[in-house]
Amino acid sequence: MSVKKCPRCGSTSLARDYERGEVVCTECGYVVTENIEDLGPEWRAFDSDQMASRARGGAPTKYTRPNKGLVTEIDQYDRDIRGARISQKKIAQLSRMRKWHKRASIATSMERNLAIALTELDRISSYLGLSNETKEAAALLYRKCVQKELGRGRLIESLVAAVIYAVCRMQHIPRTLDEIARVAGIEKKEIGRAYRFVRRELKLKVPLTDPKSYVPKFCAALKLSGKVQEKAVQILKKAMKKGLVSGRGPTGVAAAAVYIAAALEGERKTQKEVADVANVTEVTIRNRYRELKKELKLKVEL
DNA sequence: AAGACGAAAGTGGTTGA
DNA sequence: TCAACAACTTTCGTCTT
Repeated sequence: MSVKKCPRCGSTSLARDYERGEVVCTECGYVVTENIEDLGPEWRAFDSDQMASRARGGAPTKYTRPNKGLVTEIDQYDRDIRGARISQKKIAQLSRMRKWHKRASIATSMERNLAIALTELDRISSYLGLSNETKEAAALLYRKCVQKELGRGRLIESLVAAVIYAVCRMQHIPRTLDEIARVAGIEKKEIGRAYRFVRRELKLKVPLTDPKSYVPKFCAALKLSGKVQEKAVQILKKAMKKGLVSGRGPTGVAAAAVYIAAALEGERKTQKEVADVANVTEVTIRNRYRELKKELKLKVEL
């Protein structure tokens, strides 16, 4: 797939322009290949630890805003440069030109927007270890947003992040706003705002985050057995029936359940260990743990 | 010495007037 | 837009293993 020589002038000095996805001959300017394929990482990761240790790459490419705020427009005073009236024929022509000029600009700026957005989406998805399926769903949702002209006056990146967050929640993929904010390089607050906006405008029905979906993630991070995992889910099911889940942070509830389950199965972890992987404090775990213990009458021997 | 526990004060976000 | 509010965090002192 890689081209060594320029097919037009035969020169071997080819330069890659990653920002535009082109390989260009520096002698004659011939574009040798367009759309360099992103082959993805050349390594494979078999679990999230490896993912974390092998993933690399510099700072995200920051694209400037499309068209840098410069737009051309054909004014609507049907006069010539001296201010004299012009013929009906010319007026009609100008009107058509205006129309098409506008359409063409919109079309290309949308394309550019999408190109940037999809690149960003790709980057964030791979950092979050999302499946292709999830990524596709996010891309589709993003297109809908663009069609509805959401995201005006908003950073493309925030909209992308918001869309990813929404899709993760809809597919029960445990990713917190914090995680996404970190890899996207956007403030949590900003993403949250964009997310709520998108959800409202598109009337998305996003289920409440189920603490159960965090259990496998936490157990894996703590290297706990499947038994613990089952137990934790079991605890959470009971907890939900007792209404101990609503209003509380799902990660905190899940963390407490995992903590209890581990203790019950004799694979005890300290509160701190669990707290760290769940990104909550020990205090929160204790509070949830206390509630769970009381309401479910669990006896946890220490 | 380390972990567990809980009280009290502080913080950021949501909600309802 | 502002104030009340709940959840969560930080900090710190005490108890248990």
